[in-house]
Amino acid sequence: MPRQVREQQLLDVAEEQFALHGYGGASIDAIARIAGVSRPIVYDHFGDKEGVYLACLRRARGELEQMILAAVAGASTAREMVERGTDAYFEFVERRGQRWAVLFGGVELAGGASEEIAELRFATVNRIRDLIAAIAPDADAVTIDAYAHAISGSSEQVAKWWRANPELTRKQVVELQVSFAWNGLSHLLPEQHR
Amino acid sequence: MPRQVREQQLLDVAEEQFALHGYGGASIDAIARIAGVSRPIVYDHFGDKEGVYLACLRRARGELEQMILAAVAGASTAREMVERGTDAYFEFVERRGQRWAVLFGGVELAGGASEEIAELRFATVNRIRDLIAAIAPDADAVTIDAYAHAISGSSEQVAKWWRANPELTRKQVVELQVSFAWNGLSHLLPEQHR
DNA sequence: TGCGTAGCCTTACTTCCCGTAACCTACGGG
DNA sequence: CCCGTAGGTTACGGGAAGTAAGGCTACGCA
Repeated sequence: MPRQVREQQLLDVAEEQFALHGYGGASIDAIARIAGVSRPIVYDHFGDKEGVYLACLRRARGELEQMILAAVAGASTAREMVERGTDAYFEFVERRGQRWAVLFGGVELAGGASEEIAELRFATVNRIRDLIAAIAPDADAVTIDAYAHAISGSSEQVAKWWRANPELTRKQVVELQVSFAWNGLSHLLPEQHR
Repeated sequence: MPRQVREQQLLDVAEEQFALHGYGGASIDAIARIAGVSRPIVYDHFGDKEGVYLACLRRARGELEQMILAAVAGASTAREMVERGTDAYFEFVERRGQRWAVLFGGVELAGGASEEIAELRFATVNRIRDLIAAIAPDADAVTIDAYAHAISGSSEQVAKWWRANPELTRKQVVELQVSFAWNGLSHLLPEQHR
């Protein structure tokens, strides 16, 4: 089998294995066996296990990037840009769920305890949801849920950004996050709370 | 050494090892050796490696939860609640960076390729930043950066939430995410774009 | 005071999987 | 006909997870 074809085939198999079993749980042996070859072939193509994973990530990243850029290109207003870009992102999530999961889905631990791990990580969301529900009694449950996740996710990512830019003070970072989250949230709130 | 003391000591060591080397890179042997015991002690306390990791997560989660709830308890307005809760979160990030990293920081791959992995995961942020910069030319770079991360993080988390609730349509999810992100973003924009 | 028992700990073993070395086979060109 | 290259295999070494069996110490209890 020609090298490039083999490579794509191996990436397909590897992507599925990473999505199913996580990084640690996926074995090079299984990837090779499913692809119908022996292990050294995989090492020959990608160097080592991290190389396999990186190759999956690069392919997924390229496809996502392309979809978003193509969608945004046709926009004429800022609002439309946000709408189209967001739609493209979620189209990728919908149509390439497995690929998205490898890119973002915390593929590290897919073992038996993965649901407890997810629960521990997302427990903040439940608190946020309770708080939103308390101050926005008229909003429907699904919206509150979505907003709670959005706020939690933005905090997490901003925290990662802060740790990569430690010269910023906590006060600065908190103000940025609060202003973003508050504005995002505000249209849910009844007048007297805005 | 009494069981409970040993347990906390092992968790301290394990937390550091997970933060430094990632889940796969941390070895039970190293954790045990640094703690001054042999491996079966660790297994006796936590069952298996996932058990060690889960115990770290539970402890970190408990502390974060407590800090946020304590901070929010004293708030009298919705706005103050958001401010205090956010500040408590980032205080945890600041003072317990290692603990936060184990909880949220993608502890899976801390090997040599970790910075490329991070870059591939966060590449969306750069696109978002460019788009924001194009429509909000007066905003300063740090703010744009923070908002780009916030939007990216919220999308990611909302996508995870969608995958856990697949009965929602893509249209619904996109509308929720757009409304949140747009409102969060809008006060950066010049009048003609709002 | 002597004995059993429970808690804390260790050595030694098995198994699994990553990564590598050495070798094999088919095939096209000089 | 020979040879080099591409695609592939078997076989090995090493490191780490998880387990089995047993040792040491201290303490309660007759």
